[in-house]
Amino acid sequence: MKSGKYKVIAVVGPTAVGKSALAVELAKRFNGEVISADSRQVYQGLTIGTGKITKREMLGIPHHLLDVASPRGQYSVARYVKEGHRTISEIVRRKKLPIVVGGTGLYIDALLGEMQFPDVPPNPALRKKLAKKSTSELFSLLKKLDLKRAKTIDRHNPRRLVRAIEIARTAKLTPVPEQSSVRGTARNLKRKTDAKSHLYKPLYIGLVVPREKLQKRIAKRLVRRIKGGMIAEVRNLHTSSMSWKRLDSLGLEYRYVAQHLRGLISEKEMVAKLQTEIWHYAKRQMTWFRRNKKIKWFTPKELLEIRSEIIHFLG
RNA sequence: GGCCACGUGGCGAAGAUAGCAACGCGGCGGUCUGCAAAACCGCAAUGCGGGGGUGCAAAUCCCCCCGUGGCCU
Repeated sequence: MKSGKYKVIAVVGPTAVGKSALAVELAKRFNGEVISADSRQVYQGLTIGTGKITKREMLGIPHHLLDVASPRGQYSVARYVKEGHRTISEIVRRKKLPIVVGGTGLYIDALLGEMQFPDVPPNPALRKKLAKKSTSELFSLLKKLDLKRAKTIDRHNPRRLVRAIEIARTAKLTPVPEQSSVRGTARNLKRKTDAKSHLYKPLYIGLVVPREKLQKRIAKRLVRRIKGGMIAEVRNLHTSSMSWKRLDSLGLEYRYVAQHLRGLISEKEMVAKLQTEIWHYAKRQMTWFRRNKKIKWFTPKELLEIRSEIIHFLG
């Protein structure tokens, strides 16, 4: 098959809705393999805190892109896309159905061609230097380098500013022909996106449950994780040379359990904080997914509807 | 019973010398060009315990009442 519009199922939705279980279910039914799309589950050793699916729960279905990186290094969307493409083509070669499942909307969109990034790798030295600057300093620096980008960027967000400067600087250093210019205007990006999106033909299945219910699920899951040894997991990570700073940057359970271990908050405060933070996270996820109009939404109970949607999709 | 302190949006908490009621949390919405469980932005808020008084003007000053906390007999 030359151009190959590989059919791919994507299961999306907020944390704790039951995506993993559904994915396994669908994989069994449709002869599929699962590709995780989770920016934290890619790391080895982040297991209980990330709610990584267990061997048992996999029910024999192969799962990919879990535990593929050391938590001491920094993973990235770019790397995810690369590994994701490779994984999908392997699955297709095995005549199986690729099922992408996860809550990291950015990873999913990037992998399935909804968005595309300029080919500028991170520059740690530059980032370290820029980290010392204030937000407004970063913004005026960007204005000098790339006025166009400066006009659309969120000028308060240091992380974005640093990356934009990184891109603009590289573009300056290695001038490229206008067409393939890396300082992507919205138009440039759009064009690339269109080209990429022909790689796959995705069917987006979105999972939702009512607010209250999701909050309850989050609370219950949190208790389960604590009983399951989450605190010890974080303690061990720190003892085996993961800095508090690094744990903090991983967010949620790793951030707040670490704060508890450092004695900054009590266990009670930790649980309360996590509950609201995880809820906030779930809301952010929904905000992200809402933008993708291709997603067809279901509740976890509507398994039959989901199946027939897929049957129809697979033709 | 007496004395003192306090009573500001759902919660916490600023508001010397009276002049459009900060801020934090929570709530809701949103952004997204290689850290995305991250980083960032916006919105709303039946709110100055109640009643009088003095001021052009009172959350801010005076009086009374109610409530809460503390101390005293």
